[in-house]
Amino acid sequence: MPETIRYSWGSTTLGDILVAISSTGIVAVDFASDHAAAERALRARFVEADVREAPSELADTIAKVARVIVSPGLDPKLPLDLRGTPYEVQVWSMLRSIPPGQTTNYGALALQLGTRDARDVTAAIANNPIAVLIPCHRVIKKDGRLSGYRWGFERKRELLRREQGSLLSNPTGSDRLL
DNA sequence: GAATTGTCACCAG
DNA sequence: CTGGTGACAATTC
Repeated sequence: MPETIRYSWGSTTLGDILVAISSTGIVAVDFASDHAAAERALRARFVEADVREAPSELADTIAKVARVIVSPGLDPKLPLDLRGTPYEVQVWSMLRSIPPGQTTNYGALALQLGTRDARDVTAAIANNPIAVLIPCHRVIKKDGRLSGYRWGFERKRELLRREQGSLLSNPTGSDRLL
């Protein structure tokens, strides 16, 4: 019996988001301007599953996700259904423990994981299917500059600006982000 | 600044 | 199993 994946759309100041859940929790949060393409990607990821749109059931979840994006910092404690290699799951869990407004770098995460290669971390983060709730935007390069971002530089910069701005942490006054 | 290499989980063949 | 690949980092021109 195929499992059921339900999804729906919401809009934020950073663009439209697609949220998809399984019976366990959230499996995907995606920024996308092209709804049709995003839905195709979702179905491609869960070919075995019954993927259907369910706006009313997801309204509450989407509202919470949108709130995290608009006012970063609060942890909505939404249930996540992490799907990936054990390594990826480990990385994602670590990301979720990063406090808002704080940034870390790939090397430090790698060290905690016991590997020495920062690229393992980047690979895992790049595979992160759940935008914002897994704060991959809080991971930047070791020299303090932004690294790439799956959902676009602009969004990453904006997310960081909101978090750091709301925490009033601008020690040097220099704009090190970019 | 740019080029070079370390290093390792993952994926395609 | 083998070879290629990285949202990186440290070193070396």
